[in-house]
Formats: sequence, structure tokens, C-alpha cells
Amino acid sequence: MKTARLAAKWRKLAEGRCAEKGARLTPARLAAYAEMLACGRPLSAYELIGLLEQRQERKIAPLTVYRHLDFLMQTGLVHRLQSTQTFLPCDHPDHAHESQFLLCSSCGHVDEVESRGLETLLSEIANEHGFRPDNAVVEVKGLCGSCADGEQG
Amino acid sequence: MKTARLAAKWRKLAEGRCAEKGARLTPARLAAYAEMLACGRPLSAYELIGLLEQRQERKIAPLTVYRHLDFLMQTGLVHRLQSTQTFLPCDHPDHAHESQFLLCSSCGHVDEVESRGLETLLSEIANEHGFRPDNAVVEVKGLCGSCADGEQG
DNA sequence: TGTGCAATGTTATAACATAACATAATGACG
DNA sequence: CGTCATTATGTTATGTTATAACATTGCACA
Repeated sequence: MKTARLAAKWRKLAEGRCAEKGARLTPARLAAYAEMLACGRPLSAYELIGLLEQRQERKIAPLTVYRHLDFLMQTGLVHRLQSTQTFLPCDHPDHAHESQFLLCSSCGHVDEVESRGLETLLSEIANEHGFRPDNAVVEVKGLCGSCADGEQG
Repeated sequence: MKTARLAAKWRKLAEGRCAEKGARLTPARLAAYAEMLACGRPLSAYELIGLLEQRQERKIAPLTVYRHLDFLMQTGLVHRLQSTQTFLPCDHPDHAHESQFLLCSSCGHVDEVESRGLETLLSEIANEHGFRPDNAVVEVKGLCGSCADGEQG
């Protein structure tokens, strides 16, 4: 299978994450992951299908790609952005973590950040409401540094 | 048009919000809003269509309801939950605000909370990353009080 | 070498959302 | 009151995102 080039470092990390869980990083799954890394921006499932079809010169069913995405999310290699229905490779696949995202409305760039302080505060807020939190979606929309600068001079 | 019963208090608030903006709270828009309030849980657009069709005994096109939802969101009477693609009437329609949500995975109940502290922290985090925030999606999944209690005894 | 489970393939369809264009209702204003 | 501009709604079609149901393949391990 023709796949996008994937830096050895990322491949090692991905294999590590899968090994931890006894999960199999098959060629098809790796191909999807590599394509996402190569792209450098969030992709919709169908955009990803398009890219993989071009790369591999064959038809790929949506379900196939959704299964690969599910797998990659379970292993923590990929995140899903709820507010845009897109998928993004994790920026820190070396460890399990919750993430928060800064989405630029202008250029589409997404920054993945980890703030323990925020997670703590969210827990506190939940507790105040008698709520037992499991996981939190935090997606901030706005302008990234470059776009904000460009806007005014 | 047959619409769900809507407490006078909510109607006043809704009319107030619309008046502020010079927006017209038409019968169809009010009907959609009333149905959502009557339901008491988040609804998908298509669930809402179903309820309105039952109530009014006629077909309603998806676009119609999406337009009403857009209107209600712009006037701040309704929120959209990004992580479930559903819509929920605002719990505090008396003032403009950002909200955060606590979604119970078990019973589906959603609590809308407002934490200025959280909003401040989010701004700080954004600033640290040279990001100019506009608005934030915050949706915490977990178990509400009742469901958490029920789970263990 | 079979047998059980995980992964993939195939076809179809469900669920969510918008485009493009026509018609009707409303409000502003002479 | 009429008419004109604007806003809202109706209608049909289509685009986009995601999953169901079931068959087949491939791999691991007894």
C-alpha cells in the first residue's frame, strides 16, 4: 500500500501507543494516520477518504475510514474536533492526556494545549453541581497570533 | 398554528430578547422554541421537526426548522451542543452570556452553567499562546448527581 | 490445521445540514 | 391606502457526515 511518508519518530510513538494496548497498527490504519500527519490541518472524514483514494488509487468506503479513525482515537493518536466535525493527529502522542484546542477561524490552524489548571477548574465546577465528570470538550475559537497580527497592521 | 404551551414568563423573556434586537418572534419561531422548552432535554433538529409535525399535523421541511434554530441561537434563546449535535433552550435567557454545559451520559440531562472564572482562565490560556479568543465551546460529559448516586447504591 | 477473534470489504441507508429559487407576509413611508 | 423593500417562509433538491448489516479475509495460537 502506498502511504504518505511518516517520520520515524512519529511511527515509533504510534507503534508504542498501540503496543501498550495490544492494538494492531495495521498498514491501513497507519496509512490513515500518516495522511493526517502529512496534511497538517484538521480533516473531515471525507476529505481523508479523498486523500487516501488519491494516494492509493482505489475506492475506499466511508465506513473503512471511520473505523480507522475510531481506532486511532481510542489509541489516543487522533482527536476529533466536535465543533467542526474534523479529525486531527494528536500533538503529544507520547502520553495519554486530555486536550484543549485553539481553533483559528481565519487560517484554520489548530493549537492543541494541555492545561492541568483548566482541568482542575472544570472538575471543581462539575463537583459544585453534583456532577461527576468523565471528559471535557474544550474548543476555543478565535484568531491565532499570525492572523490577529495581520488583521490590524 | 397549534403550539406547545409556553409559560408567560418565558414568552416575555423571549419577546424581550427579540425586541432588543429588532428581531421578529414569529409564530413559527415561537412554536419551535415552545416545543423545545416543553421537551426539557436537548433535541436534534430532526427530532424537533418530528415533534412540530405531530403538533401541527403537517409536513415541515428541515430547512425551515434549521432557519428557526439559527434565529433562536442568534437571539440567544437557544444553544447548540456541539458534541451531540443537538439544541437546547437557554436556561438564562434574561441576559447575554457564554455558557458551559454538563452532559449526563446516562440520563441525557444537561446542566447549563456560567463560570466567569472559567472564562477568565480560558482567556489567559489563549493569551499565553498568542491567541485572540472569540468564543469557547465547553461541554463536560459525565454523570449527573442522580445517576452517579444510583450507580453505586 | 482448524478455530476463534480481529480486521476489512461491500452495499445500503440513516442522520445532519444547506443551496437555489419562488412566494408570501410585514413594515416603512409617501 | 398603495407600493416598495425587506424579512420570513415554502419547495425541491442535494450535499455532508456517520452507521447498520452482513460477508469475507487474515492472523494468532492451541
